[in-house]
Order: sequence, then C-alpha cells, then structure tokens
Amino acid sequence: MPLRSGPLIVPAAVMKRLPMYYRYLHALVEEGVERLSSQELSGRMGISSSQLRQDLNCFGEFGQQGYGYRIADLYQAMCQILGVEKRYKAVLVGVGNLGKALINYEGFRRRGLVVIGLFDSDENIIGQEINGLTVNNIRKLGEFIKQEQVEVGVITTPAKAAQEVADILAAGGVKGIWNFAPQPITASPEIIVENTHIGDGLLNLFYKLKEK
Amino acid sequence: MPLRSGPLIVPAAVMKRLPMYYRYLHALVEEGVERLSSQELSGRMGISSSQLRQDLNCFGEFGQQGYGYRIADLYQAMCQILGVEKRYKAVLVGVGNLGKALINYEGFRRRGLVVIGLFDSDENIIGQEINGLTVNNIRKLGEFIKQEQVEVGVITTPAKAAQEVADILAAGGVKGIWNFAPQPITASPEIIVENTHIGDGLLNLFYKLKEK
DNA sequence: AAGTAAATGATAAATATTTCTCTTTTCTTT
DNA sequence: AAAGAAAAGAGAAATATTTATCATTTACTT
Repeated sequence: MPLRSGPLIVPAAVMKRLPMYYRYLHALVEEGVERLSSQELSGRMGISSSQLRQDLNCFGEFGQQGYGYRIADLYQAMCQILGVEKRYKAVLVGVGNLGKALINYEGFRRRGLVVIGLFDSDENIIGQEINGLTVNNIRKLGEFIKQEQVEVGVITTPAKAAQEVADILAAGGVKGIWNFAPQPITASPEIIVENTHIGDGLLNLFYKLKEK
Repeated sequence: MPLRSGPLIVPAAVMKRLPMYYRYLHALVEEGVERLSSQELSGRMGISSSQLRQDLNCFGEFGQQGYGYRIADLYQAMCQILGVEKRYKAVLVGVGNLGKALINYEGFRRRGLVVIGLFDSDENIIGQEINGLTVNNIRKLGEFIKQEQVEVGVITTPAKAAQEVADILAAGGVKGIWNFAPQPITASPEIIVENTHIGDGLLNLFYKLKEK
C-alpha cells in the first residue's frame, strides 16, 4: 500500500476533496468498518466511484482489485497525504466565543494543532484559564512566538484587529495563519494564509433555498 | 442594470464564488468605493478579470463598457442573486461556544437570518439570556417551530445529538438546515442541508504547509 | 484446484471551467 | 465634436475535471 514517490501532480479539485475524505475515513475507522468498495465509500460521500478511485490514484494504489479498500490503511494513507501526523505548535488570538469554541474542539488536536498560547486584548478576558491555558496580554504575543518557535497562528479577533495580529504573527516567524476574521489578510508570500469564512455556508444555503 | 430573466444556467463553479463576491462587494460599499474595473476588482479577490466578467455574465449585464462596474449597483445585484434580501426566521440549537459565537455574529442578520429561538438540552444553559433571547429547553423545539413557522434551523450541538435535532427540525417543517456538527446529517430531499466543516480549513492549511 | 464474480487501476471520452482574443460601446480629452 | 483610450461582453480556444469503459487482478465458491 505504497504512497507514490516523486513529485505528485495533484489537481486543485482533488485537493479540495481531501478534507472530506479525511472526515469520512476517520468516522468509519471509529465505527470499526474494515473494508469498503469504492462504490460503497463514494456513495456515502455523495460522489461517484470513478471520482474516488481517480482521486486516490494521484497518490498511489491503496485498494485491492476484487476486494476494495481496507479502511484503516486508507485512513492512515490519507493522514500521511494531508500531513496530519506532524504536530504544529500554535497560538490562538482572540478568545471570544468563536475562539473558545475552537479551543474546545477536539478535532483540532487530532488533526495535529497543539495550541500552546492564548492571547487577547480585553482586560476582562486576560488571566482567564481555558483548557489549562491562561489567556495572555496580546502585547506579549510577539515575544512568545519567537521564544516558543510557534508555527501556526489562529486569528479569531474582530475584523479590524485581524491585520494587526497577522503582522505580529508574521514578524514572529510563523509559517501559517488560519484566519476567521471576515477581513482578508495580507502577508508576505512565504507565509501560508488560510481564510475560513463561516458566513459563506449560509449564503450557499440561501441560494439553494431560493432556487427551489 | 437588469438581472437576466428566464431560467438561468449557473455553473456550480460560479455558484461557489458568489459568497466571495458578496463579501468583497459589501466591504467595498462600506469603504465607499464608487466604481472599479473588472481588473481592479478581480485583482483584489485573487482571480482573473476574465473569470469575474464571465461569472457575472451568467446573471446579466452589470457593467458599462469603457467605465467599469458601479460597486453599489453590483452589490445590490449580488444581494438579489443570492436571495439575501429575503428574511428567514431561524432557530439555533446548541448554545455552546460556537452557538454563542454565531448568535453574536453581525453578518448573520445582515445576510437575512433572523434568529428567533435558542434551544439547548443542558440545564445550566437553559434560561440564560443571550442577545435578548432566552435559551429554551430542547423539548419545546418541535412545537416552537410549528407555531412560529420557522424556516431555517442552525445545528451547533455535539456530533451525537445532531441527527436527532435534524429529525425534530425536519418534522417541524423547516426548509433548510445549516449544520456545524462534524457528523453528516440526513434529511428528506426536499429539505436543503448545508454542512459547514470548520476543521476542513485547517487541513487545507496543513496540506499547503507540507507542500512548501 | 479451477472457474467465476467482484472491484481496482488505467485509459479514453465527455463535460465543465477557465482563459484568451476580438468587437463594440462608452467615457474622456483635445 | 471628433479622436483615442479604456473596459465590458461575447465567442472561441485551451485547460481541467469528471465520467465511462475496459482489461487485469484478486478473492471467493464449488
């Protein structure tokens, strides 16, 4: 069950489906499902079996002809593909409700994000303890990142603070930023910025409701 | 500046970009920007000008040759396209941190979602007042939906409760469900289900970090 | 142990999406 | 008022993605 070696050509469309594969495979492993055919597996995900097989073929040969896919093995492979086995040290900035929700989200740690620092600018929030971590004053953020060699910054501040926080994170040397503020963030190109826009899902829902 | 009439053919790829257009246009209106060319506008969004023009052409002619797009008008049109002008009565089930974060999210109401009821099963949370609404016992959910003719249900419960809540929502007659639980939700096909998987963004970030 | 059915992986065909080029319109300047 | 520049819109070409078909391998049954 080898991961294909050499430089992989992974279409953007395939890349976008990888998190879904991860989710479903994780759930199936938890359920204790041992094997599934591409047809059964793809059926649960709402895609075609051709597409699933084609997608997996970008990375290697994970199935057995006449038998199907061993779920545990495929899950393992998917973890490797996504780089989930690595651990990333992270800080979270903006300990409001969304920040707290993310800190408590178990899938967070499972995916390899280890939050080692929480920061906020609100005096009422600084000093609070959440999940064993004390919320620090945002003024200490820059120093903390350098000292602890933090790799990822999560921004859950209000929109207007987001860019300022991003600048501190970038100056501190993080490799990636996961931004939840609606504001688009700019950073030098060697820093990977991933924007998550929670409100977008609602618009998709409305559009489909209107179509009906 | 007419919206094209008759049955529109809107490619899925275009549909997925509409929320982004909405976000950027809203921000530009707030900034007070009056007009932009397709090149300037698309540049900010990180897409090509051809694509922007092609996308808009699915819905009508919104620009002026030799001049560009009037931002306010284009924003208006986008609101119409997305059906954001309509108001939807909604309930939110699961008043944890994520639920609270969404309730306080201003973009929520701006997009047309009017939350009129909050529900939870936790005795410690029931009775709390948030944004002028009192959290009700989840046992009252079914009746409430029917009485108030609720159209949309937002699920922010833990995974294992999600399907049960979805069933109550469906039985009550909602038209759409916005689900944040990692669990995939099943409902009869006439109900639109939109799943938002917050953790997916993190995997995208990791994948890109690994690529570097 | 041999034959049959099941299911992958690969290739090819069909579709969908994006980009490019060109024409036409509109604004702006002289 | 006329000429030139700017920029949308439309159609065509190029690219990417998805689906269908088929050959081959593997497992299971008799």
